[in-house]
Amino acid sequence: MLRIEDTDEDRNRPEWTQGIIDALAWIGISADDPHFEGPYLQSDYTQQHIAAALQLVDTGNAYYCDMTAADIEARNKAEGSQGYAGWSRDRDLGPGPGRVVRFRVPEGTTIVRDQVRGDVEFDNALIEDFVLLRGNGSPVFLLANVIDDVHMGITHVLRAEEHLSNTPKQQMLWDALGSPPPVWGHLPLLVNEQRKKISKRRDKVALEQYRAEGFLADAMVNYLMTLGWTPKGEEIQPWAQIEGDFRLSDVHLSPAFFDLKKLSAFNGDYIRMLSPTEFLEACRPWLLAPDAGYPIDSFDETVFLAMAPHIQPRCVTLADAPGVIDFLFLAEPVVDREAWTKVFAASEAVAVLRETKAAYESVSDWNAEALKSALESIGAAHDLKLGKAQAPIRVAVSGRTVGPPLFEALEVLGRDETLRRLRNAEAALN
RNA sequence: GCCCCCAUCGUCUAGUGGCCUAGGACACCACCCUUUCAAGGUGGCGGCACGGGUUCGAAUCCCGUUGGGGGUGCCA
Repeated sequence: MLRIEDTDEDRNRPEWTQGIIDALAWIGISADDPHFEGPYLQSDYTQQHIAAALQLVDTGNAYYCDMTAADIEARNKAEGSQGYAGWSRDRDLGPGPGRVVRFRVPEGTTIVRDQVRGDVEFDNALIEDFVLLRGNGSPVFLLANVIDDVHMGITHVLRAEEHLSNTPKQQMLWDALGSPPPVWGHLPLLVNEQRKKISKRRDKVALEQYRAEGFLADAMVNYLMTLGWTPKGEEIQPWAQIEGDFRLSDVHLSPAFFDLKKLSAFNGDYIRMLSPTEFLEACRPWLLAPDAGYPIDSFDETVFLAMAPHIQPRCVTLADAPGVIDFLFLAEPVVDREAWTKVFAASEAVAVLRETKAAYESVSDWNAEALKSALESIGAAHDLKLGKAQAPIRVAVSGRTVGPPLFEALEVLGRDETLRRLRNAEAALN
């Protein structure tokens, strides 16, 4: 049973809950999965939590206490102590307004048997009688967490290391409730560049955000798996392989830094592995976005598909795709003035442009190979290598000095449009 | 303060006493390829936190120190 639990103060906001469901669906965990309990809303369970606390009072494992934070502070000051030393343990207080229910921490030691980190021993004397029910009667997270686990028959609790210190408290609760504790596994924390655990406030942690930026779910999942666990063999490997090889006991003990650069490298690899059709489908939201860089209705799937193998190696994220081929869908290329000036400052550039236009007007087969050899001979006549000779044409047609392979792009652009742009460029130069 | 966890290149890591002159990946640099930019190929840079033990032998075991992190709420 997988229970997604985030007890953030925003948890009862429906749109937030939906956000979690969407994000999980993205990485392959469906809300329809029988093992998925869905985002947990504490309010639905509160009565059970309170009942459990009361039961603990009945069995002598918990007691009422009327001391406020100020009372505790005053007493500590007077006695030179700190924390709460079980002062109300034997006062036999009953329920009353403002009274909390505290757990009676037993003597001895608590050993947490952790599948990742081994046995961790805690001295119960160092754990104070913690609150179960607040003065207003509401249950605290720790209690709610345990009670839900008990009721749901949870057998394995896998969570971040930040919870390890509170695990003895939870285990004592399981014991007091007469239920065998679950198998624990505390996973290493994910940290930011400051080596602090990543938090919603400071860091980018929402899966939805990475999806929105054009990361592939497979890349995300694969990368995440390499933090805290090492795949056998290559780092990049399919989920089925990872799933089969994964052992909880192989999980690392040290925190790992979430490196966007490495995620990007994974993403680029995954993008290159896509077939043209898969790539098109994955990119579609960005290709048809209002800010794609060209009028949406001029987008042409056939052109994109033909260019896909040349676009893929130039993308780190799916969001990069429109920018690579936008000039093919624009009525007029957006000219980078600096590039234009620089390229046409070269002595033979204008002549190459003029001659190429002429040659392209009469080229018999409009295909990349023919276009290339035509320009190659023109370049040779001017003692220019292809790398130099193609520059004026590229700038004239795409407006930029960089981009996908030129002749393949001209092939899909077509003779008429290519010549039109070459003529425009020529005119602009005069 | 007290408790708990952790410690190999900048980062993610391999490594469980000899195979380690410490291997890989990302990043970075160089070169190659090349129709620009990418991608790809080759090479380079770069690390066992420190101090004591144990041992014929230690990145690996033990102790300590230092450093980092987490917890310690009538937060979740």
